[in-house]
Amino acid sequence: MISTEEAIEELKKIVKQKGLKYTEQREIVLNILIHAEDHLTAEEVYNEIKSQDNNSNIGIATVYRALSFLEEVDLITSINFGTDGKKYESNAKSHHDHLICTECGKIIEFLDDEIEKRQERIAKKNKFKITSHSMQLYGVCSDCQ
Amino acid sequence: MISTEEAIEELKKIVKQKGLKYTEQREIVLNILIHAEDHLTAEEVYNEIKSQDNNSNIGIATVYRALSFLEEVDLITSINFGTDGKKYESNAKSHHDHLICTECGKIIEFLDDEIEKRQERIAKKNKFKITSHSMQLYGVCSDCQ
DNA sequence: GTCAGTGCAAAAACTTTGCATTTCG
DNA sequence: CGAAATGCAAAGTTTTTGCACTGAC
Repeated sequence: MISTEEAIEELKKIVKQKGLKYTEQREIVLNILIHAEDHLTAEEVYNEIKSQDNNSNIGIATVYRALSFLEEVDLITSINFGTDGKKYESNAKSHHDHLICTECGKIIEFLDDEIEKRQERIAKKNKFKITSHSMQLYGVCSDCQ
Repeated sequence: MISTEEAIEELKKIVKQKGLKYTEQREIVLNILIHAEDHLTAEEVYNEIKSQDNNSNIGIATVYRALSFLEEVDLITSINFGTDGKKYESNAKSHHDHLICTECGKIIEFLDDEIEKRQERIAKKNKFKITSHSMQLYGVCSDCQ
């Protein structure tokens, strides 16, 4: 779990390192994902920006470009939760996996150290450098059985 | 691991149960996914059909509809990542999880018994009755590092 | 001042839908 | 025959790109 300030600092550092430019738009996109309750699509990020600041004239293309950039530098991650398309989340959050009830939609977050360890081991064995992972267990919760 | 014939039988059964119709197109799509080495996009399935039978006049829309249908009845599964869009695989394969290279899109399948066991345990602890699960590890493969 | 980044609009890519026609049961 | 599914083309969506302009360094 990283604070907003730390994530923003990290972004500044990366941008500088690459000889690129720091822009408000990238910060806004990152900031929205850090504070989002949920995983957001590009369009949801765009709408969120518009709803936070009616006068913003940010373009959807900039949102897409910012998301691609932020994912490339590993500050955010995209995953897919099913049929909703690509969704993004900030990496500056404590990691967790999901138990999802297919009846009522309830989501329970959990973390299992042993699984995390074994994932690392599997990655190493396959010479993968893991950037993130996602795991969903689908089933029926106690209330719905 | 289920044989092609069993999967086709299963499809016939489901279709009958639902009072729907058995069509060659759905069978072709399912068959292609069963024999595919890789995970395929809708377009790749379409191209594969065309390349197997030049005279086929199947439409891309039918492929999309067949894929949605097969996923709905749980004969195939889709996963989505990176820039390649949604990819499908047959469920008539032994269960496995995925290591996905975010650079080149390569997918490595793996299975870890210990993880499977712990997933069961977590489900039990939360009084969930698991129906399925999916796990993806995202990272950079040895070729792309 | 330079050049990466932006906004806009247009293009490309991807997916779904409407409808006449065909096919399964 | 009647309903479901198909093929095609057209319409929607989503994402990327070209280009002139702006702003960070």
